[in-house]
Amino acid sequence: MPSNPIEIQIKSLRKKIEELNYQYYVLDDPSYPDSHYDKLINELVLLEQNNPEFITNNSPSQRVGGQALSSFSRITHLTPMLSLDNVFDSDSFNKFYERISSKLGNGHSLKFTCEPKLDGLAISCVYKNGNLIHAATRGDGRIGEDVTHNIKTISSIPLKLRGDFPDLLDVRGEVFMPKASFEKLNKNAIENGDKVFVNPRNAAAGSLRQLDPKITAQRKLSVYFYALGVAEFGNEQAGSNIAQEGYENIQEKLDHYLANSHFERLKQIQSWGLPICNEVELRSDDIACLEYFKEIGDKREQLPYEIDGIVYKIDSILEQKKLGFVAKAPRWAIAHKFPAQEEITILKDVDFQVGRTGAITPVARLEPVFVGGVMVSNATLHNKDEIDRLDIRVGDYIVVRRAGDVIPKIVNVVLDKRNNNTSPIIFPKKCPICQSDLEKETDQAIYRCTGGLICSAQKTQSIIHFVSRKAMNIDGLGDKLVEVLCENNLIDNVADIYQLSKENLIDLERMAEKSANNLLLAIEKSKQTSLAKVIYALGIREVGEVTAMNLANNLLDFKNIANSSLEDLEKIEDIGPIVAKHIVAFFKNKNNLQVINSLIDFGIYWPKIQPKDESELPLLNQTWVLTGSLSQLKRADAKTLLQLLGAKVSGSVSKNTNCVVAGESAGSKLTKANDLGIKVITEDEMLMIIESFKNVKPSVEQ
DNA sequence: CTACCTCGAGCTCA
DNA sequence: CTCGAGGTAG
Repeated sequence: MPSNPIEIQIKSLRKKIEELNYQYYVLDDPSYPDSHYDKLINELVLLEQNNPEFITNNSPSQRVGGQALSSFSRITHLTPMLSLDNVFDSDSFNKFYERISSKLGNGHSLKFTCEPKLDGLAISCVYKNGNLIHAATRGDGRIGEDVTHNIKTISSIPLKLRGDFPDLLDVRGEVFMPKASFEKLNKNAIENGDKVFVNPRNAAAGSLRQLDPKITAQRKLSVYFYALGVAEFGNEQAGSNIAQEGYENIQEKLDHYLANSHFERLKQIQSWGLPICNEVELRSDDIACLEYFKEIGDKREQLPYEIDGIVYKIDSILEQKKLGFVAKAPRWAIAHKFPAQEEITILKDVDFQVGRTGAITPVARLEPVFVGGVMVSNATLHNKDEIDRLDIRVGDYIVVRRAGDVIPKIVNVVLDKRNNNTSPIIFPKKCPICQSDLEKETDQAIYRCTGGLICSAQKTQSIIHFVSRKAMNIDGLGDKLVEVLCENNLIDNVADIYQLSKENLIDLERMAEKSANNLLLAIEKSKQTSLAKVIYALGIREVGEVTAMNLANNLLDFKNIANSSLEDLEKIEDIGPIVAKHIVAFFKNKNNLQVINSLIDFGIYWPKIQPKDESELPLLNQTWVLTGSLSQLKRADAKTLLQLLGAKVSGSVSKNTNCVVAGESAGSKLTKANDLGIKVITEDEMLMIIESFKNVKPSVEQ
């Protein structure tokens, strides 16, 4: 116990503040006015300022925002953050229900936890021994951004857990800005002439991406937690990571620490001091779920936060485990989205864009319209067939929908409103840029410009592709600059980039000494690259990142690729007759060969790829067996990865088996492996092994 | 497809 | 202050 009276006072203040937070945010019971809370916080901040030796990093005083960061760092999630499958109508939900109910096949109706789907951003918070250690955004699901400094300013996020919490906890939730905070924020912004946010979601996202947490602290964000990532009690895992044990064992542990019910687990999460949405309910079957959807839909406007649908999750954790995962989403949950928002606007014009491959894409220019939380002014019309299907004319009133929250779609024309001022969309007969003829392959919808590189649009686009991040990765050379360089005839093909001089650049707008130097440096840096990137950068039709990688790894050498016959190419994974034809044609083209030669003359180089020898196959002569359902990889992918390391992947366990990888609900193979005393590892462990060998692969740099 | 944040650098005007 | 580039999110 602390003996210093000031320390005692500080600790008691913290305790009082935490208690108030808990009452307010978790129990939803504001027993004291805000002013009381503010008074306590001010008192604490003052005391800590005068006695800095007692400051801790989970003191509630941290909520006003500490030091600004200089950059975001990355955090690997303890277990991946998955996404959810969507349905947009009850029919699709019914199909989902039938699918899983037949899969579980136990005859009784399935219980679901129903939760409003908050429109914010997903975060993961990690607590060790009850203290908030860090918080991260979703990122790509595996690695997210460290936003701990901003998360700490959210008053509803406990810095310390209470109750019977796990020693290690990774809890997932949604950060959002309540409607009221959003309105207040924008009202202030208007008064101060600051910029206003277009919707609460973007305001929340923008606030979390702030380097200076003091700004975040002023934006009243909130959070509801909805899932457990990892929970460890003592040394034993009781979270969702259990893999290598039979059901009985899992059940035993669950009984001990965590409920076998998602709904009950949410209550447990709540009992640890983490706020849960109070609209969450347990429903007994599919019909009750749809009733819930209706009920929440009816009071959607009245809710203090924005939601975009309902999430149904199978309540039984054991049933969840039986169902497992598809790709990046669980099979046992689904998001039922509210109908996509639609608005009527006017089609002002249609532009025809020419892409890198000559594809002509009609782009609708719309009278800007606010739909689904953003201003939409452009939408793709895809191709001629789509224009015909919609029977759309310039000047028409059209319905724009933003479904799945991303790409706007022109749904139909409001024919009733069509007037005499409309004019038909004339699909061009010639390329709008270079006037070359267009061609269309039978049974394909896309028209293409036949101009090739004499078409300035194709030329520019192919250069933009060449310099892009996944290709040659020339930093600082963006779309706009490429266009300017092309317009000024400073470059005509991708090789010309490498003979740009400072004198060339410096006359351009917004391009002075410093920028020119930086660009030349970046160009120089890009010369060192890899074979796969060069192949990708060339922009051969149908050859994307993956195919380029396959070509590089299989044929090992540029000359091999350039001289391959159709037959050679078709032997490679994922390359069929069409792709092979494109590759052969590309390397037959004199012009292309000339550009490639120039590139090499200008000093583009890449490390030779060594054919794999035995020393690079750490699992050579080993036999591995996969069993149970894997959650992160498809079975076939796991097999390929192991084979790449030299292992033989067999279907059954025998005394010759070296290692068994057991996924969720592994069965007899696992039992047999245990009987024979064969090494058994989890999916995560396998991934770690694969990852570790990746790193020791002999380096082929320089 | 849009919105947002951050950064470096150029431009502009005092 | 403004712009473009780069990155993130849904």
